[in-house]
Amino acid sequence: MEIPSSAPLLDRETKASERPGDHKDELRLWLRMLTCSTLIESEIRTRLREEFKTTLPRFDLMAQLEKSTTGMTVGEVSQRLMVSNGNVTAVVAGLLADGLVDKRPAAQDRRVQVLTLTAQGRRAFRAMAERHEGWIAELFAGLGAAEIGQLFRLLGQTKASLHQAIGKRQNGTPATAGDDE
Amino acid sequence: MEIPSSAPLLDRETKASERPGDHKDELRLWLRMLTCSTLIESEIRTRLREEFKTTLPRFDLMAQLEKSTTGMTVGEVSQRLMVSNGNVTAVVAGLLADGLVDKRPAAQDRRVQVLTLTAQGRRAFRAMAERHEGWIAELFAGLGAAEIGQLFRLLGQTKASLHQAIGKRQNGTPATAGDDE
DNA sequence: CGAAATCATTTTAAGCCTGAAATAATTTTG
DNA sequence: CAAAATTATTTCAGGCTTAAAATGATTTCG
Repeated sequence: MEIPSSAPLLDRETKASERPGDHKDELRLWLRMLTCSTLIESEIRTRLREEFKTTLPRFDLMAQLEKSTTGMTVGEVSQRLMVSNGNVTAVVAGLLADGLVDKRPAAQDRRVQVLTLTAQGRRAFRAMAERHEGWIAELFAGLGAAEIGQLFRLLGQTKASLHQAIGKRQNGTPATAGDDE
Repeated sequence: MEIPSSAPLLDRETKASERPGDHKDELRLWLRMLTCSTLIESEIRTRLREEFKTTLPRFDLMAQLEKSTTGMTVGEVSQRLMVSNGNVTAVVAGLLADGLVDKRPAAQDRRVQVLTLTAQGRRAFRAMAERHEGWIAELFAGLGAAEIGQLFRLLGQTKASLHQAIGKRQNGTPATAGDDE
């Protein structure tokens, strides 16, 4: 089984990145990123349930409202959290029932519903947010400050690459709490 | 309201990492990672739906089975995908109905159900997997080979940190396809 | 003005996902 | 050997999520 003389010189012992049409490195990177996200997410879910008897979607939604003094519309929240409008409607329904969120039509435009945290909701969220920040720090404790910075920077490039590839068709930003810009 | 003279000298103009009890950097890192994961995931979901009329959970499950020549049990798949057993049962039900997966009790231990791809399932998966790899490459096209490697390494450290913090209570690895080790 | 287009939200139908309880099979051990 | 413990899976109730259709309100523009 001879290698034809016209074959590229790197049929064996070649770096993956040099194989044309091969994208195994990107795939492995994505799988590893997904593993990390999934591990973090499910750990946070578990702790929110055990310690506060609540869920991540509720926490995320409250986090968005907490950052806004004037309240947010359903559409704004849905863009921020990168979920559908219908989903926001559904999650808000639960928070309304628990008295954590208030919903009322806007004065100027009665199509839009303005969502705000109630006083109770604000209290509840702040207690959770403090613990949440600690949990995240704990999970990343194995990384030094320099590594955290480097990772943050590389993920910034990744985010730019994604927006480039997706073509800005979708917008909206993160979930869970706060922005990352 | 005077600052006591014993106060640390860095009450203002201090790096976040120097503020004791402050973990905003870790939080921002997590939010950025989550943004990236969510963007990739929902783009892949959309394309799987539009191009193959299927869903990510089904694709993920088939990806696991495709890697195993001898088949996998429900429990193995659930560990790999980091989802509950009940979830695997439910997703498998759909794949069974579509003739993509086969399920039969193991000969030696009749508690376990062995899952395998059917010939049709294997064909369908391979077509999807090829496209999938291309999509991922496209999404990461803004990163060079060195950056991909660096990111992969840092996420490896992150993964180790997570396992450390979570205490190996849970195990299991990634989702979507293949391993990242 | 008023019809048409646009926009924000809700509803609907279907599927995913979880933790906990139930079921069924195997292994351990007194 | 048989009761008890363990293990694998399924069932269940409840909540999340989506895309698409429906509803209701506002804006555009003929």
